[in-house]
Amino acid sequence: MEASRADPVQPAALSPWETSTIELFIRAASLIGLPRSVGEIYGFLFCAQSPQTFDDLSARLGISRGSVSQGLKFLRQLGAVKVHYLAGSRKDHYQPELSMKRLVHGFVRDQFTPHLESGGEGLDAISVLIESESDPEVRTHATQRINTLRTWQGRMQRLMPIIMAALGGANCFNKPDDAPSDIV
Amino acid sequence: MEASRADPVQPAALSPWETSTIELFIRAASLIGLPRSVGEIYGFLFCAQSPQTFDDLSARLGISRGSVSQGLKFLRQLGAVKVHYLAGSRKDHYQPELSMKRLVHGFVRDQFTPHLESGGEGLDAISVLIESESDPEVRTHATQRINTLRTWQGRMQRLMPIIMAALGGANCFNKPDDAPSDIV
DNA sequence: CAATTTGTTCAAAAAAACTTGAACAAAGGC
DNA sequence: GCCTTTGTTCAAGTTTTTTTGAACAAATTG
Repeated sequence: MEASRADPVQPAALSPWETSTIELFIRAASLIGLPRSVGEIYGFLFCAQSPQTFDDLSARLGISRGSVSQGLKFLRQLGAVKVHYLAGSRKDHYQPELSMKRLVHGFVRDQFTPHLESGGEGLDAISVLIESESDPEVRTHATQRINTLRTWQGRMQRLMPIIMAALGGANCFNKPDDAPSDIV
Repeated sequence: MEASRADPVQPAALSPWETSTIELFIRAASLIGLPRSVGEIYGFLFCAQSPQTFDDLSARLGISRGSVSQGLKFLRQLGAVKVHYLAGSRKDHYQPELSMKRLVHGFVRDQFTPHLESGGEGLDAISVLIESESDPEVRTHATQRINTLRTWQGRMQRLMPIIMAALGGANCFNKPDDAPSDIV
């Protein structure tokens, strides 16, 4: 009886701190070139006290099921959300990854490393093109420039492990006073 | 005479290695969220053997004067191009910054640090909102989450100097074998 | 096995980002 | 002062990205 009146909709509004936190994640997402919906989804899961379903996400955030599906797909691939299999339920329940190191690692692995590596092949291809320059002065100059790019590429590749180490558990880069918080 | 036929246009095509190198910079630009035109402009200057003018950029790349103006403005702000004042010429001549460290520093300074800092204020604002949550369990949980974000923020801020150090001149992170190339 | 629940896909609509070019300012040269 | 050269600005047009929602597949239930 009640059901026919109040059940169908009204997704229960987000509380102010949740709204602000989600906004923060939306900005962070756009900063690293991810769509708003991805920021919203991760932000909502980050705020939630318990694993949330697909429908929770669509209803409470007010975004389409299509966006939720795509956003979750992306976040799962990155390792930024994990599926929590709950006993008596057919629905999937989603939880946020809270370890910054794992989040960064997934992002770097999926969004940077591939480009860095294909970039190396690109440089080889350009070196070949330079061979067939007629003017030797041009060849010399071009070769210098490509060597610069190779240096840059090598530094980037060496940088990634350093970043991961700096985010890792106890190590020489982390101030030891790691604050009261979730684990991370 | 000749002038009236061949002078006005025909911007002298880019050589194959230049085209490929510029494409590489276009991809790199979009990877870090910058528009194509910015990648083209920096890429062209990177390839050039001598400082280039505003008009060279517009003509050889075939992009509008508006795009060149905006792109150069952005790149100058970042410190990615430098103006080279040439004796007898009213035109500005542009050169690329070739030091990776300076390039990264400018980018981080302009595109990241401001967001990181405003993020800190954002967290303070959220903490205030959490105060006015009625349920104490929710308050506890929310506070934990915000503490997690503070930890993340602190790590990011400590990461930046580490990255700069890793790119710097001689130091414990750089393999010493820095390859024959432009200085960088 | 028909009906329901759960989630994915993808073409079309909407929104955001980028580029263009014409109007405008600034600074020199004549 | 007037004309030219050099570069900037910004509204309008174009392109790219993101979101939507309806059609579809897969799995489960009764």
